[in-house]
Amino acid sequence: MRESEREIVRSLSLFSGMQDENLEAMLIGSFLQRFPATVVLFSESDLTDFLHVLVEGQVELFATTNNREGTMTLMKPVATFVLASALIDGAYQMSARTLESSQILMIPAENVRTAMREDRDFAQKAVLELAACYHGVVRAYKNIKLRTAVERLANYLLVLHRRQGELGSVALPVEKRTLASMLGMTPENLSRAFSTLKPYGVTVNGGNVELNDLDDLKTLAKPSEFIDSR
Amino acid sequence: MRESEREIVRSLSLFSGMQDENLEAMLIGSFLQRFPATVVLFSESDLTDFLHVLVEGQVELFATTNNREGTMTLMKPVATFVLASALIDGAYQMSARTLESSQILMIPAENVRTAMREDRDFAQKAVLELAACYHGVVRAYKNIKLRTAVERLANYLLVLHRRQGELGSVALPVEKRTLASMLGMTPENLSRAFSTLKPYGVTVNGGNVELNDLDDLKTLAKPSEFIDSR
DNA sequence: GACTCGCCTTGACAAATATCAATTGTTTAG
DNA sequence: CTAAACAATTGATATTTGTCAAGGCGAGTC
Repeated sequence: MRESEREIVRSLSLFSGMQDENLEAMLIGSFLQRFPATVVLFSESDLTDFLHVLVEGQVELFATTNNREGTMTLMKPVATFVLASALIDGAYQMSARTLESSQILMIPAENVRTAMREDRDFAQKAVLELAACYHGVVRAYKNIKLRTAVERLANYLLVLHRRQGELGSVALPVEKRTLASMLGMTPENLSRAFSTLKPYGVTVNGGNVELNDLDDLKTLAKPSEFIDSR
Repeated sequence: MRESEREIVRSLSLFSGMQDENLEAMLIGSFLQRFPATVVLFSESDLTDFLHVLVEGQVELFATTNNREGTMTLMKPVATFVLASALIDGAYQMSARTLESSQILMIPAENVRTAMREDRDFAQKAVLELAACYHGVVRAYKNIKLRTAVERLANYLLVLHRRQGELGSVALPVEKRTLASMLGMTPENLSRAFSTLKPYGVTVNGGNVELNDLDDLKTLAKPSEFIDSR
């Protein structure tokens, strides 16, 4: 493990307060690996061997039942994923695949559980991280339960717009079919949802979407502090 | 705070390993309160004052946007709720109401955060509890995202059947309209979903539901270990 | 017992969403 | 550069789900 990788780990609030020796112990047996695009990293039924840290690239967490598939969330660097599963010592509960070539740091789950027992500060941070993740899924759950497909798209665009610096247009970070899956609809329906938003100033051009009437779009979207992430 | 209440708290795995003095400190300012049915305990935008322990009765956690409402989960005694919010020190993120007359132990959130800092074992337990809650919402999210209304009902009945001891029939624990909201559909649709299940051996009689052909029902429901709770 | 009030059910209809098929556009491999 | 493979769009249609309105049923009250 190189110094640069250690720094990446340190930069995450989850690990920021750890004792040096505990961090070192946790990183024994960890390794940084590069995966090509479209590789399945693990399936929901697999036992959780590793806590994952996405260092570079993009990863999709998804779930499958009865040959239907749905995106749970999209990961952007730098972030950890499957912390809950690593701590509980059971199945992953979600599957993961790379969307593009990605670098992932894999930390043995056993080490993470030990660190949680040994390092007070890490346990604290894990609590906060998990609580935040929990609220994240709660938001996603509300989103799909209380909104129509068009509303979900409208709010997604508004969140993206804020995150990308309020430039009047947004760049979709993934292919439209992945976006559709994340928003809980079919690709065909996403196309139609975009058409529905045209009268609200939304112009699509490949992966670039112009938002020409934010107020109007907000009237339709009715964004909520308690669903849409800041 | 009476001895019996202290015992109830002790019986929860979340608090089971706490140092006596930390537990005592946490319970200072806590109180057990009885609420009648249909009382709203808090709204999603309220700041989290208390960690709640449902001691007796039944509580619904729900969310609202744009005058649509949806049940997030139903609580049965004895269980804690809004732990994540209490630890994060922000808004509740969900609203809560009693479904029947209920007894609730309210522990100041500030005390819980202090306990997490002071008590190693409690921090550990909080991690495990939060990880379990997280997976709980993930399951709910998969359920609504990957299944139709009829499938959700069928699987719900199967879970209930197992929980109630495999008696060949189940007793619905809540009114049908609440059940409908929890399953993410309208009451009218729930009625129709029950009708749809009739050919699969499902007979409804008020709050009592007979399951006369479990295998057939399972064929339709396609239960999944990673969605339906044990 | 008759009444009222909710809850539940049912039917008719409307809206939302999915599916299937065909077409266009875009990327990629040779 | 071209052909193949894949992504996105569009139209037609089917399924799922929601809405509105009416009626039935049951628990509690007078």
